[in-house]
Amino acid sequence: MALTQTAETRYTKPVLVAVNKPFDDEDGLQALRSHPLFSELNGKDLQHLIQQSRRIRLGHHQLLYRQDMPAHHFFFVISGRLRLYRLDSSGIDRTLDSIAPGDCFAEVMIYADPPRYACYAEALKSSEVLMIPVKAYQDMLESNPKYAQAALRHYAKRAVSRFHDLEIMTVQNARDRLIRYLIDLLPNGADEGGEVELPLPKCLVASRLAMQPETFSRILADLKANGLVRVNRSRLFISDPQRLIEISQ
Amino acid sequence: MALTQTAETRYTKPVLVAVNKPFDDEDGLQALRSHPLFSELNGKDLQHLIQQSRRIRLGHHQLLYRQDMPAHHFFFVISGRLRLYRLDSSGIDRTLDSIAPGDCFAEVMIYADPPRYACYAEALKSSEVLMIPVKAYQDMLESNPKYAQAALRHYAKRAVSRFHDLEIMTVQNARDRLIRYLIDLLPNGADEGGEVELPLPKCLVASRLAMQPETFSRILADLKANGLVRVNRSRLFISDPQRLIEISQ
DNA sequence: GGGAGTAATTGATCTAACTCAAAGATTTTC
DNA sequence: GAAAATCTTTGAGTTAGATCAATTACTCCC
Repeated sequence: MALTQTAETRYTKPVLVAVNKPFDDEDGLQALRSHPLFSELNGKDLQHLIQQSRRIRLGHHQLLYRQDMPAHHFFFVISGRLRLYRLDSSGIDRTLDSIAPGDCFAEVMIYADPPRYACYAEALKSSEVLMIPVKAYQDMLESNPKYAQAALRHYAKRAVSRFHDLEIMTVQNARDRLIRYLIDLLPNGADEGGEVELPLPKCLVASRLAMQPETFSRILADLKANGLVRVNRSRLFISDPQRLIEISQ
Repeated sequence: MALTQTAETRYTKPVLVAVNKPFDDEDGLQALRSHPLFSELNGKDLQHLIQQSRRIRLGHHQLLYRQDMPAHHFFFVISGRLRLYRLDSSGIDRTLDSIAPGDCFAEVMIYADPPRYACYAEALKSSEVLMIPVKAYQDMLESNPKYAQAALRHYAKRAVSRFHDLEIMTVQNARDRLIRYLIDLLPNGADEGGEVELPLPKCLVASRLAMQPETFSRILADLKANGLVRVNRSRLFISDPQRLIEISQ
């Protein structure tokens, strides 16, 4: 019960408060334009959508929305980092995803019925997001078949990636779950090894992988001791991914 | 390694062999028409799509496709039941989903790039599926914006439901995972209790929930002993879902 | 309907991972 | 930049769930 209270009372700031700063910096716009959900939009439509959207600034640990709240908006991350999580009846906080700049989230709610957020979303550090009205995007999709095609591709990809997440979680032992998670973080084709940055604090990666922080720490210490990873804060160097995969039987 | 061999050698029958029986029975057509991916199609387009599709009959335990095979088709279940699973490097077989008549599967591969099946699909009993060419469906989507809208709704829903599956798997203890799984199987709004049919043999439900069959059996026996469920083969009667949720802290 | 194969249950052990606790390290805040 | 808060690590003890083993119950064939 302790954690429920924490989560429900810690965030006394009102949620969903916009800053009155237009979204017009070239970097941000460029990032938005390169997202599959927006890349096909013509200049006019994109402009129109942005006008109907609001820019939100979030402080460290600030809540953006709550699970079960009506979902009238979806979001694009301009800067910072967020995480999605759920609270179960006993108040245990379960991390489901982390979201980086350039990503969208809650966009699947566009077609949910009734549209309610399936989880909590909070900023992991100070962040800025673009809050896009579901209705506005939906209307635009209907106006142009090409837009719908792009959205389809995006949604299909999202479904595949969730399927893959599920696959990791059907792995029974904690070490192998962690190893698969790390392998997935490695850039594509980095068979010769590479560096990985944990997208969440270690204790939240643990929660994402359905294990305790202590277990996470011990497994990582063990991998380190066996020369399989080198650890520097939240940066991990994986010299031989193939060997890592092999030991995860 | 044992299980890999089993899975790879057990199915000596060639995969993806069609029966030359047209898909024209009224029941089957009706089921297809009521699926969101096809309900918007006009008679002519639906007919055209069916003509390009093939009807496949699968025997008990017969493999439909293998993980990593090029995905040129997706499938609609006419009768029977199938399951999706993956094999990891040590040959452990991990069940990811079960599919009932009226459902589609591998439909997310329509937009995957490259299009490869993400898992194995096998019949759990003798089944019939409609094998639909990805290309044919894709072409049709492009021809009519209304179709794309329907597909979008479907894909978004699928993504939400995978997200929810993932949520169950972040629950750390086996009993609570099983309880949540059962609650999800209950028809919507059956707060007063109801009957649930396990969509998979118990040993495969166990695999889906990342636990051993023995653990599954013991947990169920325990719930039974506490009067929380009554078990009759693969049918479970849940008299008080609320109480079940409460004990799953 | 009887036999082969598979699935489910139950018991006995063993171990991976959880829990509790306490000390360091890191990060955030004022 | 010091204090507060949070995160991480490590140790010791406990337990949930895995593993091994053996019996019983189904299911699907011929």
